[in-house]
Amino acid sequence: MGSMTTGSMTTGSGTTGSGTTGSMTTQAVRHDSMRARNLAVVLGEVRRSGPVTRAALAEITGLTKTTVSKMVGDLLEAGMVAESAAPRDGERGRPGTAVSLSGDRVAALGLEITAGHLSACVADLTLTVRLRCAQAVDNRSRPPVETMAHLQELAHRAVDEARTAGLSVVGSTLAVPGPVDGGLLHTAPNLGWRGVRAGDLLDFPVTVENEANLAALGELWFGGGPGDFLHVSGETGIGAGLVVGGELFRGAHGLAGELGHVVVFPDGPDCRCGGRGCLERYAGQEALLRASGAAGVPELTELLRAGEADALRACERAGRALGVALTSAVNLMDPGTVVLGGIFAPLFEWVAGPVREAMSTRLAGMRRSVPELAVSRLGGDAATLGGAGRVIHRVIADPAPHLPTARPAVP
Amino acid sequence: MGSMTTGSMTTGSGTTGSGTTGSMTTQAVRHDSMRARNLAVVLGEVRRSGPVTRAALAEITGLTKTTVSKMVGDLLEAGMVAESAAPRDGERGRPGTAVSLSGDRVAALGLEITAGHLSACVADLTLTVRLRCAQAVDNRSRPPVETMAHLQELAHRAVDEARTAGLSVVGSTLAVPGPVDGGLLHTAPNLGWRGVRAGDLLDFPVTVENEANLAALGELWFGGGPGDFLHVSGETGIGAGLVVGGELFRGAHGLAGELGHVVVFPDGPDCRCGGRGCLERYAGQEALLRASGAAGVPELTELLRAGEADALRACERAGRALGVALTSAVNLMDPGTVVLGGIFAPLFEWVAGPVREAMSTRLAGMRRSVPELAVSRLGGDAATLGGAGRVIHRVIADPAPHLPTARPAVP
DNA sequence: CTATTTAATCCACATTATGGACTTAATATG
DNA sequence: CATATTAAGTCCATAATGTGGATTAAATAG
Repeated sequence: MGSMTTGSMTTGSGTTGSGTTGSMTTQAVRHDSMRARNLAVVLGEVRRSGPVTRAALAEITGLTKTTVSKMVGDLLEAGMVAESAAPRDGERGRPGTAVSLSGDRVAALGLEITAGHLSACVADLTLTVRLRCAQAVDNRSRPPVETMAHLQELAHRAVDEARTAGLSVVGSTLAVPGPVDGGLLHTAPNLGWRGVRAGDLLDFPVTVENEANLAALGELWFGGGPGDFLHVSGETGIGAGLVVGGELFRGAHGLAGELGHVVVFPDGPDCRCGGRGCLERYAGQEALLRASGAAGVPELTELLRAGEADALRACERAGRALGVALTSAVNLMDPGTVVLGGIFAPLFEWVAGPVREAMSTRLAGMRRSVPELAVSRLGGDAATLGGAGRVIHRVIADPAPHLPTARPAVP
Repeated sequence: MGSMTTGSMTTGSGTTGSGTTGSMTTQAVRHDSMRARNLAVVLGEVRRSGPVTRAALAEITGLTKTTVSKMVGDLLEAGMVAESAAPRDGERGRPGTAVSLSGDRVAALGLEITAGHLSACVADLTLTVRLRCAQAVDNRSRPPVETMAHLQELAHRAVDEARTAGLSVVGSTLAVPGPVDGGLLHTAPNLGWRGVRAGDLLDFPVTVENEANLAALGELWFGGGPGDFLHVSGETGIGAGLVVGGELFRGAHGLAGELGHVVVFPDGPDCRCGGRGCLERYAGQEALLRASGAAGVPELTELLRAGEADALRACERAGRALGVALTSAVNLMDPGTVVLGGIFAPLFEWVAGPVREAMSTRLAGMRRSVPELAVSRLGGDAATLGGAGRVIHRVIADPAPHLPTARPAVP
């Protein structure tokens, strides 16, 4: 049984809660942090510009060739970049050796718990998915400890397998179906969990984050879309993750994006949240299935394809409600694009019309352009991928601690 | 006639549009930027910790006393901090000389255009308002050029006066009643303006920004409230500015916070935005006055105090609608507090009840705590103050360019 | 008056980036 | 084929900045 002690992912509890972007005192800069920052600049540019020569990197970053060379040397040693043949066509002068991100060493683990599944994936530094596994289990019927133990086993297997491929898993993220603040899963109705510190139930460090938020990040990094969008990811509940300028917006307590309880009809039917007429009552999975008479989303799409009137009407109604809620969301958060994921991805064909209709009539007067409406290209893996991607992105944003020469964190 | 050439606020056009927080390539760090950053750290700590000795600064920031001393020396020379008697009570050892922010040199200009007023204010580095002036003018009846010429005159007078007080105005911000993206005022219904680059019509550099956003920042810096809140600032329209972790959230195009067009009743009355049942139709100034029969907000408050049934009903209705819209806003953006400003400040007493009622019944089920509801303590000056504060905050966040030894920006 | 304590400054040193010289490896040209 | 040209990458002396410990300064305690 492999312990997760590869790389800097040491055994131990420690839930790193992704807190608010508080106005923390900007830390003083010393020589080593200057170096760390420039390393990040170089590595970030390598990622952005594909295979680049050291000379080009110097040009782009404004650093000198000397500095860049030293950094690239360190990054090579750390296995984070690799040299490749320089792509050149008949230019004069000494050819440069290009460097690009290497997926051969650093990797990250993404985990997810949903009502019916446990899943894990491992992505390398190039954001290539190296491993994916999922198990169908009914997590509703068992206590958190049991589910987490099961997940831990799955995670260890994934890490072991990654290691046999030469990969070093440097961190992990767990996606859970509910609002998370400071590592605490406040409530997960689908699981029947309440106030669980899921991270503390694992024997390796993990960041716990809301599934909707991670799905949005997955869409950002693996969906190849734009850098500004609102990602709607509904299953039983309806969540949304907002990405602006490549950054996730979490709000004051990390609870932002509760699209499912945006008010659509103030006097509508009661909702489990205590309110009335929330979006979830019109476009949530339960509402959709009940109105259409289908047992699950796959059956619903079948009915839709067959032209079943009830199913079509249900989607039409859900789409209209979603359009109204999204109108409010766009007015408040101003996303560049709206991406429909979760159960709305397979239903896109049938809900997109009413959503677009509602949004364009209601928004056109106030803004130059109504946000585009797009489908998520990622399946149910969006959140798992986002979780792994989050770790990778942190490494790229601050590679220094992962260098072979890194100080052993002695305070 | 004084030209605005004090400090680094040189004559010239150049509208610095406050663009998106794009994923710009993080710039490389050199020795000088390391120094600049540490200067900011020291100055920021001086602001945060009131009068502090150099020794204490070293302790807090983690820099050495040597470094701190050098920095403080430079900041003293620049007139950004001042020495004061060390507050001590019977401790042993050599007493330190405390330094604190000095309001004697650096200042900023805040400007605002509303339908009925032009106003300006000057704040110093300690965020003390040194000057305030406003003129009642009907800006609806004249073209942008004329209004801007008038504003420019007002601004020059303010800067001159500041200079006679020994202040050097280092920047300015203009608040306008409409969405701004990249310096372009897209539309200002209250002024009858459309697609105006207001900054280009002034002979000094200015940043143009939405009134609601600046009002929120004014509340943040001058209202003494928390660092996470949604500030509602309605007049004719209803806008909102979200501050999270001391930072303004602007969305992808800077259009976030259009609370006025959040949908309250999807099938409600038509709105000028093209939609139906927008909040503005229930809680906008026009709707309130029409429903209550008052001619203006002052008269409305009188009627309310007198217990007029129509007026009370109008506020009740507006409050309920506002509560519904804010419920959606809280679900989506997760602010820590909701602050009511604009016309809702004088009406707070009458709208707060229904707003709280709606929010608490609708939100309690999903979150541990419902955001607090508070009144803005700032009057109509919030936006002007926020504008000046914005400039001051930039100076404190990066004081290096304002040092006497600053490089003359030769690229 | 002396010891103690803390603040602020001074000075030698470590770290990091710079800039120009140098080396290397390719193409162009005669 | 030999040589010039061009560009990539490395080397080395230098500059900028922060560090850490020693030193000086200014107060209280006994």
